[in-house]
Amino acid sequence: MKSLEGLNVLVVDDDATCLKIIGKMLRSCKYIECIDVNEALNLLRSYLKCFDLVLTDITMTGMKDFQLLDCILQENIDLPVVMMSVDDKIETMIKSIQKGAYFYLTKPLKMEQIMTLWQFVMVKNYEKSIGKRDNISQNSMTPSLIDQSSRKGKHIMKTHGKQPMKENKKVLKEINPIVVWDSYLHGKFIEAIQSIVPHRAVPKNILEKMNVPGLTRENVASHLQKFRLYIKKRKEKDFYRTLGGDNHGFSNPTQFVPLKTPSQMVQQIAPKMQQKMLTPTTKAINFKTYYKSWTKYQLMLFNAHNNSLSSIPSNIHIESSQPVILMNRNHMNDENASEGSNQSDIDTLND
DNA sequence: ATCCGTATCT
DNA sequence: TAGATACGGA
Repeated sequence: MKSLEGLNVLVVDDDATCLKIIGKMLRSCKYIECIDVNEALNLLRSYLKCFDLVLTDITMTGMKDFQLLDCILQENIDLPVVMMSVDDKIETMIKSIQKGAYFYLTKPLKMEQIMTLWQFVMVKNYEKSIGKRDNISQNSMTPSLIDQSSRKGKHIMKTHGKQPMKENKKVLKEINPIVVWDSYLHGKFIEAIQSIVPHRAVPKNILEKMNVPGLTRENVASHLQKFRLYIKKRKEKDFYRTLGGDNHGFSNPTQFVPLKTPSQMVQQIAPKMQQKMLTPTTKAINFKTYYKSWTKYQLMLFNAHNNSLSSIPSNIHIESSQPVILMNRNHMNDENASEGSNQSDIDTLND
């Protein structure tokens, strides 16, 4: 994250004019404006991955001061929060920082202030990687140091490819930094994958395309593994086709903003689904398939109730003329599914 | 020797 | 959970 460009900022303010102004200032960002605290929270809960930073006013009509910040911290939403307010009292600023905000800006915001925002994303990412590393070394404090050396007699600590390094003392264990895949890095990752012919989308090639200084093939491989897992899960969950453009669930969340509450969606979807489940073509399919699809359906309802909209984004459209069971058979039959799975996963990216 | 995919670890 | 690491095998 070297500049403002590509930064995903959620701006929350109950003043529409303010939002507009800030939005203009943020024009080189992928920013989302938001007037309502609860809506902001829902966005964060469902699409945390889509944001790098939250910029919010302290006071919102009908809300307690700092309410959004409090909620974000309470729910462990791992994003840097920058507060803003017309209030320029030093106590208010201190209170913000003490509560856990990363910075405090007094309104009206100036462009140069906006231009500093990217730094807080870096700070957050740095903290994340440090935090993780600390946990690890804490857990493996004294005893496991011995454990590790006697662990398997194989490679003790192979150093990774590059890294010229001076090698002052041999005992100095080289600890590789944790890479945090923020939306910027993930964006480059996606971009790379899409620019490569699917069957060549392997760690080495992706790494090369990304061209990020310090990033290793192992980093990419690890992320790729998680990403494929994510795609697979989503494919199973979707089970219906999404009509909108494929955004991998990571890009601009505006196209996901719910038009209906989850319960409304369920009410809308459920009758259609029930109808499908009882339709003659459905009955013709063997019981095993029918049963599997029924359990999926139950699961879907459950998720819709419990996970807010995360399992059924509003842009997923159920085509009423489309036989639901038929669509599912492809990925429900485990028997013939185990062929070139990674290939087909990648393929879905280009849909 | 390189590197991919999967499993496992933290 | 996310990212790192281990390792078998192509």
